Amino acid sequence: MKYLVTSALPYVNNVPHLGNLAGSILPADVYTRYRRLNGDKVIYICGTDEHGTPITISAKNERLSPRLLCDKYHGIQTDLFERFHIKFDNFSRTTRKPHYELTTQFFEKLLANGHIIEKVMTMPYDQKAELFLPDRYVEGTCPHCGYSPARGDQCDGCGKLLLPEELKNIKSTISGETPIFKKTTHWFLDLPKFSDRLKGWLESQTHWRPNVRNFALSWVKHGLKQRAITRDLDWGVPVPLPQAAGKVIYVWFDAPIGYISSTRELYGGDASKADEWWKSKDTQLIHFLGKDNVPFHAIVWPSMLLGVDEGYNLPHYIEGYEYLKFNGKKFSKSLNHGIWLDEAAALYPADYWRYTLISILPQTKDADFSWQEFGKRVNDELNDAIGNFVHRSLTFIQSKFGGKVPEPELDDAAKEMLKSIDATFEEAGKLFEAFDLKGALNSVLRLAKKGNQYFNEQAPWKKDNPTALYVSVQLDAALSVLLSPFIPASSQRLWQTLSQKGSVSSTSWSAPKVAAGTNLQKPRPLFSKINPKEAAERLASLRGKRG
RNA sequence: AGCGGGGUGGGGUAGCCUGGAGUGCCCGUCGGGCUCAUAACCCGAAGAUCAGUGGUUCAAAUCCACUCCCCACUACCA
Repeated sequence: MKYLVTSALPYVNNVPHLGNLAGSILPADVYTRYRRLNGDKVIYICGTDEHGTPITISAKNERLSPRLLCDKYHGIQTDLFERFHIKFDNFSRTTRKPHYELTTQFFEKLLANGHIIEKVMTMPYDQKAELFLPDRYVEGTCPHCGYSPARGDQCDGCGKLLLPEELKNIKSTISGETPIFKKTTHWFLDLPKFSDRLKGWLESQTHWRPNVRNFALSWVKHGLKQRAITRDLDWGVPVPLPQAAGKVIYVWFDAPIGYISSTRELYGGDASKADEWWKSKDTQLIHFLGKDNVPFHAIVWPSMLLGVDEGYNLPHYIEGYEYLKFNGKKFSKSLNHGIWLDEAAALYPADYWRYTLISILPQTKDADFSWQEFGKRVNDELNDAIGNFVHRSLTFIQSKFGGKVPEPELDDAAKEMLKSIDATFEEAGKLFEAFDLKGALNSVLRLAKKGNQYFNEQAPWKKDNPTALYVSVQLDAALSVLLSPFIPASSQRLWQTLSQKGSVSSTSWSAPKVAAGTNLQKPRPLFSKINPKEAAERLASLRGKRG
């Protein structure tokens, strides 16, 4: 079995925040690293999502062309993900030519197969900004409850669904002008046609989490609607029809196609090589994404894949994470509420963030990031339980055994401990297979705790006990491998301290052996404690410096 | 309003699909131990009407119905 892993393409009009990292990119990276260690064939595909109205608006605000804005943030994001040790097999962009070509082909094929329908609709138009306005970009007074500002699609006051033309005192949120209503032609994906096939397919995906599967099923059961896949914009993939001048394909349509075009790019444009992942029956297609993206990946995207009828695999698994909040509230760029990746990278090592984000991963419900929580995870778990076990065993060998792994005489307690190592590889592996990354990390943490227990029981400082130290070194090495999907940089440091050759990431998912007689390197603490209070202050001063 | 998810000792989280003693894990609190280690580590204890009500069952955190509360989504933000 081969594994094609994707994470939702990050949108390129901003610096990503911790939630963006935790919500798909990091877990996909951790999962992929596990797969690789386990000896599986796997690739991790991603890229930046560079179309849509917000890009054009951000570009205006920053006085850049959309292309230059995308260049800028694609560069920033590429750099940031590297700093967090995210290892993509390919990180592409949806503005590259092959992506345009493939998106055009998808559109033409769906049209030829009768899945795309042309319709005339009326939309608000901002004359000053010269822009058709998506519903969310108009606001006014709710005709039902008088609440203001109500958005163009729904009133936040009474919760009623609205149409933009129902709003009183309607305004464009871009220019503040009153929009006029104009007719415009658009193309719709005929989703209702796929209802039966989607329903059957979704019902058979019993291995999915209920939040993903039930949510998608409820859409199908309530009746799918035809969905507009074009926009009146000049930024995007042009609609390949003579009567569609000035119209582009909707960013939500082209973004997932980016998974395929990015895979082709990995193979230098060789489509048949990419198809070995996309069309071969022994590949599992696995999407990591945030819950807001579930309908798109579970309904629209599979319909597109079915509709082109070219033998593409449907997703095997869709991991839809809930949201990460900061101090109990949503991340918000406009309120500057949250932590952005450039700030996080400047404050603490990537591994501290990676460890904490996985340990609070919102797998079944929203999770909250706070400095308190960060402190607990880094100090109590990463530093005290894991780091301290490694450090106490390694310094002991330095001071009492001259830095040389001693020859053991395996007694029952030692054998038991070695068995626990094997059991942890097995248990964590199973949890990875079930996409329970948080559980896998937890089982590794428990092994470190067992190590501390063992060390205390053996009390090698009381009597000569080379066996206990031999076993502890085996544990250290096991931890290095077990932790490497989560905290690759620290794992590698530990690996080298144990005088092991090469990269820990290219070993295998099984207990490594450090031979008796091996000369170990001088240990330095793997981690250090952080002070939650000071962390908040350091963030504030960082922001102060930048103005 | 509708749809989806969630409510489990003080905090967090797993268990629920496939019912079997309130079981596990991380933290906190209290008491004890250890002194190799970054004031780290280990042991023990206290602490819960499993949101509520009703039902099914020999048996319910788990299945069913209703109610309350939290989060998100609702198709033209991406």
